[in-house]
Amino acid sequence: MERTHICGELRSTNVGQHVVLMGWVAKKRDFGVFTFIDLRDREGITQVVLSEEDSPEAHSKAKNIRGEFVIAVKGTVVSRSEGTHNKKLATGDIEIKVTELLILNDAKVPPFQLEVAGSENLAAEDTRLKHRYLDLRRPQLQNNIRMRAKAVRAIREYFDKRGFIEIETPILLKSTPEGARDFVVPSRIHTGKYFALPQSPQILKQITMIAGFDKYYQIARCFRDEDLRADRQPEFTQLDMEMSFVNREAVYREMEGMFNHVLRLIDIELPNEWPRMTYAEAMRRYGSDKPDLRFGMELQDLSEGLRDTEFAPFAETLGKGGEIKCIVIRGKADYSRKQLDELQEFVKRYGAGAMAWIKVGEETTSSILKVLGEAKLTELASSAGAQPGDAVLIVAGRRSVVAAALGALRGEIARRENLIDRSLYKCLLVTEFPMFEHDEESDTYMAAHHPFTSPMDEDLDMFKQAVQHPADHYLLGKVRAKAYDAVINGYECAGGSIRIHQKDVQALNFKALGMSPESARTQFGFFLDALEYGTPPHGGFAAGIERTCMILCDTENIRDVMAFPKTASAQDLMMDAPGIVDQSQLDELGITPSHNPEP
RNA sequence: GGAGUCGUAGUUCAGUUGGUUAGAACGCCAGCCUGUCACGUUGGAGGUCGCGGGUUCGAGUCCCGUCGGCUCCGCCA
Repeated sequence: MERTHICGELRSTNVGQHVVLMGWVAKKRDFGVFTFIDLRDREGITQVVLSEEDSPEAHSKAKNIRGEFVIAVKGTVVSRSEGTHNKKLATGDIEIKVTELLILNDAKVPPFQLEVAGSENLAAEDTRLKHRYLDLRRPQLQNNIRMRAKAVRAIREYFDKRGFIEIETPILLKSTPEGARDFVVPSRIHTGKYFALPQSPQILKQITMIAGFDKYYQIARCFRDEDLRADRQPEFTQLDMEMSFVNREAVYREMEGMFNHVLRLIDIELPNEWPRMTYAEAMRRYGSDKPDLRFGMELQDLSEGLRDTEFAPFAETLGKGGEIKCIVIRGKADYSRKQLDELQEFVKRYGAGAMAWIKVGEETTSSILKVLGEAKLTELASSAGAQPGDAVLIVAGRRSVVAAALGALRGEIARRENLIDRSLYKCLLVTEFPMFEHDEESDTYMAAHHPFTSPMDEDLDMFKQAVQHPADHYLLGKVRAKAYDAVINGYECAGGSIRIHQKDVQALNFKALGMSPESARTQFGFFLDALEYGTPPHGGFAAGIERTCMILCDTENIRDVMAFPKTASAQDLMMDAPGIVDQSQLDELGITPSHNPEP
């Protein structure tokens, strides 16, 4: 028997045709003298009918069939009789009158039900991850994985058309000190030495520019041995691109062009030129470097209005150069004490000491009513744009803490109160990221993007000043980089920069990062050498394939767009990885574990 | 590394102030059923209440520890 059609493609126009379908039994409905089977394959479901009268042999075989059996049916496409059409199925106008049935394979009773009404009734995720091959049969995941394939194809299409060359870079590289924790691979031939898996092909893609390829791209697997999140896995895929002889504008055009092309897969037309916002503005207005612009609720600054306050926590904050900011929640003056306490607990996770609130109404109430008085509170609330019926949530503290707390709170409230219009797709280029991040504990500066990012021309003198004069070191915190992110719906979908192509600036940067020339040479010697042989100005970006697919598939979980994801504790429950290896493998690699896992 | 939350039948869940035989739905097994598509119907099987310890006359329920899933903080150039 040879398959002639796919389940899900047959329509009334096919009535009368003799067909062979193959697939999995999604559902069986047994009526004694006849049996209905919903036959499922990757394209959909077709109802097949086995009747004792018409085909006794096939009908009796069907008695032994259960869910997820793999079967083949031969039969005729017939129109369903009046009143038995099923509008829920694309194939609901027809059914297959079966003449011959073949059981291609039986199946154990699945450990969970594939077909359940409503996603909230799905089996626990660990059960589904253990039997990922069954979970993947669900139409939802089938669609996501296929959308991902389409997205990757669209990306290749885009860059091929634009003259970019796809270049594969090695998976076995050398460990470099900065950035995420490396996954490490022992070398057998060089016992005691190790490869590292790429966190991203950063240096190699820059070298393709030095090598003269001009325009490079790659769908690159990346590995970072860090803790997981709903949108983060230890291995993930990036679209990685780089181009020579360009400025930021040229890279922006490619980012916009690529995402605009990909979003057309779901019939979304983003603007040709994306709105832009500097990092500083994003942090000030939204408390985030990846603001979700599908809703408002911007942060409002109350610092000026409280400049002369005697309320100790506020006065102290302002005295230390901190900020007092708030968000206004429309129509939520009816928040209960319990709800407000919960929100306070929420902001404390981000380092906020407390959360003050004002409920604006005929009678304004507030957690700080006694200390500030109603008149002052009314004035503050109105300066923040609050109207009667609104709630004002206030956080005071260090600038970074206020931004993190209120930025997160803004998102949390939008989710809780359903303020996000899910039909909207809001894109944004965030520009002028800081060059360095200050580490309080060690009082050192670390690369905010990566150590090859170019400072902005306007800040170059300040950069030199800061590196060359220890007393001005703090100025590093003010240096802006030619670094940028592409943000869609609050997700950082891509990030990139114009790179340093002059060896003296690169040397300064290593110095700024506290790296001696010797250690820079040990770590990046090959790259510094390469920079000296005629490096063109260049820049590019990398886009997270999974995050982009999450937007395409309208899901908030990265596992929904990966065929074989790992759990939050970085395990593969299906193959039970990581696992132990044979002692002889360890011997060969010269590895003696300092401790062994529990059996 | 830290916090929150969940863990009871194959699955999703209920299980009262600690009380005697731990329930429901779906699934599964067996039968009946000529138009279902969440088929119906009759009957049946199915439990290490995650694991370990403690309190108690008595623990699914309370306490401590531990393991696992998920989410978040730290981390993720």
